[in-house]
Amino acid sequence: MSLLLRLASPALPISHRLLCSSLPPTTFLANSLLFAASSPRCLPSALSLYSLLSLSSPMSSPPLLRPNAFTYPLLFRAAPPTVALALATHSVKFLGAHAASCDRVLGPCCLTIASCRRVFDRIACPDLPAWNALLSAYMRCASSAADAILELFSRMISLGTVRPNEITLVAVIGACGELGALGHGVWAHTYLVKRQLAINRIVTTALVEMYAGCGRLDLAEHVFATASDRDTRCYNAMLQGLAAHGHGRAALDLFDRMRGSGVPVDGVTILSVLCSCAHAELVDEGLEYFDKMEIEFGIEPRIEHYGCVVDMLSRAGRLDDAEKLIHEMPIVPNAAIYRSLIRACDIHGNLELGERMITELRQHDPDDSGNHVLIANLYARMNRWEEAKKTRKEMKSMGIDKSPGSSLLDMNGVLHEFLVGDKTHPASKEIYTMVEEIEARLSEHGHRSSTTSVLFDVEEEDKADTLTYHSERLAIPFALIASDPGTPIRIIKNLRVCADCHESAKLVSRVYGREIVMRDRTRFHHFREGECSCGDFW
DNA sequence: CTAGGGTTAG
Repeated sequence: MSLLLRLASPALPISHRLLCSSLPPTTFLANSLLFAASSPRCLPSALSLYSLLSLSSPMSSPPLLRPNAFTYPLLFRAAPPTVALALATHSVKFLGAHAASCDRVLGPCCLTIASCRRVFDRIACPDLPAWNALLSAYMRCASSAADAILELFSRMISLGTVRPNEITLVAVIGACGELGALGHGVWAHTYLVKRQLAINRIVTTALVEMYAGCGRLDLAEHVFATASDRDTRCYNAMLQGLAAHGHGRAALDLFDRMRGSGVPVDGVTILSVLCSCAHAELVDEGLEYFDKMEIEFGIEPRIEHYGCVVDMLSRAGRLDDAEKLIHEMPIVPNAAIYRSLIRACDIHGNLELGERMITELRQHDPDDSGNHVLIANLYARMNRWEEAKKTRKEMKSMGIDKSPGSSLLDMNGVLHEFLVGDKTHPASKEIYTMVEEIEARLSEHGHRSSTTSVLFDVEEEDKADTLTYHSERLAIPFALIASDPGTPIRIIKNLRVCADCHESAKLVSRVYGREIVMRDRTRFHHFREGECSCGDFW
């Protein structure tokens, strides 16, 4: 059939009708038609076919036709650059995370962000929508593309051919939030106000997310409180911000106000509420919302909701309840659920349960580097050194590598990046001198580095050294040297903070009288006067 | 005279 259609290009309207009438139509069939239509003269036909594809999915249920990895290359054959760019951004939207693997299969013709960029670069004088389409495509990119967005934006400004609007700024603000680049974010906010660009609820959401992501929950709340109108996603962003900062009570209050305001509650809302409860140890409240979410809000619990509740129970030490939920839940548990329970088994010292969960996790996700570290740490905790060593060897032989830890430091709008054991910073020498001074002063206050959390990240002989050189142990000294006394230190980490660095940051905040705001992979830590806002519960 | 935009646990 498909071959027939390829031959049928002169009779395109007929085959088009065939697609509409054939039961059931398939994407494969539609792609075959597109192939016929995608010679340059047939762009209108190709586009109408595409709209048929994209309109019938994924909103309609059941989705009949969904563009797939083969749809877009066919369209590109016919499209001029500006149309191709719009289509390319569509392809990123539809194919999402799959785009990267598609590019490998299909060759460098389209689909990934790289192909959007190639299409964009073919446009001689990009107009505003073209810039916006490209920036938005970067924003949706699975792999972090925040610096690319900021770089493109600064090129756009310096070229001066088009003026950014609020849609452009949404992409820029999103990038600032991801990087934790408070300085740039404030600049973008000021730009919006100065140019009198519309601050609608989409912009509001972006600003709330950016400020929360940069550790300025106060500014996020201010933007949220002064916004003229808010929808579900505005509320969700604010709730998520409160959750990440451990403000569980405030999140529950906001949730109550949301219900009072008539703005609809969705699955993401409930997820944020559950996450708030998990981070603030509000277990009873969390369980109550979880139990009634279906009856009271009409939202069926999904895997994320179960994951959040398992995490909440596990952190709180109710390991048996967490295990019970895993066994009773009507959905197949995923690797993340086992991981949060295993991490809790390590913390709460339930090694027997932890080992059982390791068996489950191994079946689910044998390749993930995080799993191996988790497993090795648990074995180390059990003093089962042979198994721990074996796990580490397995990692090596499988070529699995941990992603290197990094810390970003925002100082007066300038970003400084530090990696583990980094020696590339211009002020490296001063930093390492400071590292030693801090160690000395902390040990006067009774701090002694424990090596448990890094045991299996490094070879035995480097253990004590590497501890000192975790990326935040370089960023903090640099901030102490280079920023004004009394100003808060803001750090964005790519991984979770280890117990020892957490302890050390608490002491630095007291000994040096500095507030430290640290965003880690999962949440925020506000260190002040020797205490952390997470209450050592993370 | 449009295009182009926001939330999601571990």
